[in-house]
Amino acid sequence: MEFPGSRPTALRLVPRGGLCARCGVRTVAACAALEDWELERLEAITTSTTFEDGQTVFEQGDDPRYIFNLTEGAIRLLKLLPNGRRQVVGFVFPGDMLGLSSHGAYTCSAEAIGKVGVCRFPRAKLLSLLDEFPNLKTRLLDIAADELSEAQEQMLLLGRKSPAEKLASFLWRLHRDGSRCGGSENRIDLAMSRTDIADYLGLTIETVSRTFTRLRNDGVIRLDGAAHVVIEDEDALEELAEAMAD
Amino acid sequence: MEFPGSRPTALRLVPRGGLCARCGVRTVAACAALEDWELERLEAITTSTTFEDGQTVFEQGDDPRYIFNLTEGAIRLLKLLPNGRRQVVGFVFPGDMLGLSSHGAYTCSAEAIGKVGVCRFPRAKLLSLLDEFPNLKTRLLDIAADELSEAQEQMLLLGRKSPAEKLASFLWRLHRDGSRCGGSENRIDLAMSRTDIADYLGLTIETVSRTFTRLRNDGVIRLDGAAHVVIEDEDALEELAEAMAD
DNA sequence: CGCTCATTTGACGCATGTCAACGCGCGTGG
DNA sequence: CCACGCGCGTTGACATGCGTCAAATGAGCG
Repeated sequence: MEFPGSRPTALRLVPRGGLCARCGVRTVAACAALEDWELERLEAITTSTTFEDGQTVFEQGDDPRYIFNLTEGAIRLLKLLPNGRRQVVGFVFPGDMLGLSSHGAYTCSAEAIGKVGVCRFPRAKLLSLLDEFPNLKTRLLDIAADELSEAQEQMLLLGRKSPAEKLASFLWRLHRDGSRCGGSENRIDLAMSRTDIADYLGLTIETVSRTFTRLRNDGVIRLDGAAHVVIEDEDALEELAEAMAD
Repeated sequence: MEFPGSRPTALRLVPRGGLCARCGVRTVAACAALEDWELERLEAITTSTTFEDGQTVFEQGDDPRYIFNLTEGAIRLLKLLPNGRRQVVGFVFPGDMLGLSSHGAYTCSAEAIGKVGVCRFPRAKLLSLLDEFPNLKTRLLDIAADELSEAQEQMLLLGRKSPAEKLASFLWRLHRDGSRCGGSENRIDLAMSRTDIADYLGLTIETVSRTFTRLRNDGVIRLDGAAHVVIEDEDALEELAEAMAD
């Protein structure tokens, strides 16, 4: 798969006619379910915005005024606990929706990882568009079901996997999702820090670091700087990660 | 809240006119979004079934032919790993939907806890009803968003909470959801075994047991047999459970 | 070229898992 | 009705893997 628009060289998302039609994530995002004329209606309520590294897109508990679609960069979704304890509940990549909340409040916070570009839809307006475009509502239901499935997979990871299995699963998923998450072929470009990975996998950064080293020593991966992973033994990585039920 | 129909004394769900209208979970389930005439259409594709303790309602990976609505009893949703490792990804109580899967396969298995009664809808037929009843589709979207929010909360629990906080959070949620999950006032009736609780919280049964004992010794709860918990110090339980972000 | 911060590595302790024995409630059968 | 046995839950002793604290290394950037 190729997502030309998700690279830095993509057309800038400026607010003018054709915005959506020329959007790089057009074919993967929720809007893929829309006809051209529907897209124009959506475009009318869309604002494109950017965020700098570390900036907050929205905060847990806030009134969910907007729903977003990530067009460029990466975002971490997280929840906080006292003691500075953090749990990253997901990473968002180009084409993914975020901000689909339930009861009048964002259920987690969203922070930019590096420079980020998003499409922003006023929640109320998007929801009323849903009544006009049943396809879009169906698409959102599909997306929600997918995210639920991923969430269950993550619960299995957090509750029952060893650190090595956790890290292998994480890398395997990034590899599987391919270039959208950075990297190509057997190369994975990690947008997030060791701290983010640790808080995603329910580990400490030290354990994450040691586990990277262990996978390297076992010949499963190679590290080309901390942010670039090359998969050396795809079968071994899959076995560690996918350890499926008997 | 009262759910008279969810008690064993409820009207039997036999396939005859009025089935849904007289259903005990009518007001909480997804069908709450439906008009009477819509309900009749739904009823036409509904089959009511029962399962005995431990029976499998559906298995992870199976073709998701049916979507279910639990009317009576409780169900555990789980995923398996080699070594007999298990992760319970959720408990289902009367009024909840299950089997809303994504890509052509159930994402987890569902097993009856005790005797269980369900409404069963052929997936394809229910999905086509969705196109006729936009309200129902919206309701399912809301349900999916709620479940996603709960899933994120559970990731926080699994990744970053101590055993005492995990158990307190679990009890607090059951308490909050009230009689639907068993129990009343400050009494919680646990439908599930220590093994199920352990596999839900990412702990061993020994740690769960010791943590129950510790909460009892600290005067937070009282145990009336293993399956009945009485909350003695509601504030203490909430503080342990809700430990919200600063 | 040197500073700063992220990452890695090392030493150590403790919380939780593991292994094992015990108790108790419940169902069954005499 | 009582005795027995089985399975679940509890408690105890011990081990170990991961977290904690601390220092070293190295990459990125001015």
